[in-house]
Amino acid sequence: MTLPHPTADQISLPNVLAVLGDPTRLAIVRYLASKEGVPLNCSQFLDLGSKTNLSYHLAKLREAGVTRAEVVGTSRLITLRRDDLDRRFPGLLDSVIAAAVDDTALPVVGAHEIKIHA
Amino acid sequence: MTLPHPTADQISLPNVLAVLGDPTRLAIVRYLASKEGVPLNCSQFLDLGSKTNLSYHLAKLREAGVTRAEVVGTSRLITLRRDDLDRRFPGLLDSVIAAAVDDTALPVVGAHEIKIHA
DNA sequence: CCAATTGTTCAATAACTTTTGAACTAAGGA
DNA sequence: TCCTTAGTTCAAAAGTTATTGAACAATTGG
Repeated sequence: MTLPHPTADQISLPNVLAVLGDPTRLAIVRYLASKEGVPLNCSQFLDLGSKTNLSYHLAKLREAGVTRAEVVGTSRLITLRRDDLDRRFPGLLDSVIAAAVDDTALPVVGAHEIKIHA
Repeated sequence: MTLPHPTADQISLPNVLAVLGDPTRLAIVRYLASKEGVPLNCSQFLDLGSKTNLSYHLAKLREAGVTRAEVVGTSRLITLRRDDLDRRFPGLLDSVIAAAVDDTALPVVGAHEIKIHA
């Protein structure tokens, strides 16, 4: 079982921008970028919305070619398609992520974590 | 008479991305970038849609902080807000424009121009 | 096998966006 | 002043996107 992904050359600029132009999805991408290398599953994003709603937003990101989802057991391991995005749109992902990191208006993944402070 | 523009710090990343995530508006931005320095008025974009429709798209771009419109007589002189965008989101506009330049699927301003070829 | 976990699909609804045409305003030139 | 040019506003229609809950499917652990 694999999920449908566009090929690198099917990734469309307006579509990528439109898909990133949503606070929930931008928060997902920002979190993926902050954990780059670590594949995350959908439940890690539950702070951002209901299970159903995340399924919807994660499908949008995948169908636009922003993320890759690998099926492993009952989980989907989600990663950024940095390689393909950098090839198609050099510098775009980095500048979006850098701007998103500074965006205090975006929802936060892990907002309920226990903070340990010195 | 002046038109409402957001201040630089009111420009929102998701909103800018959403507004750029439309082929007509991306074509407008691409054309503005290709003529940077030269202020253009709305009628120069009539290839991309009806007068009313352009008024709508140009208002979206202005309200998102992507463009600036200066009222001069009955015209609005439209320019990219490159200074503010570069300050708020370094590298973003350049990477979007570079990608848009390569995007053959976008509509073209001046598609009906007479081409002189050697 | 049974139950729990992980995530999808479906249909409904609500909310927004795009596009259109007709009517309008405001400035500039004859 | 009257006409033209440049662009806006408004309301309607069409289309799209986001959110929800209930039902479903597939895998894993006991």
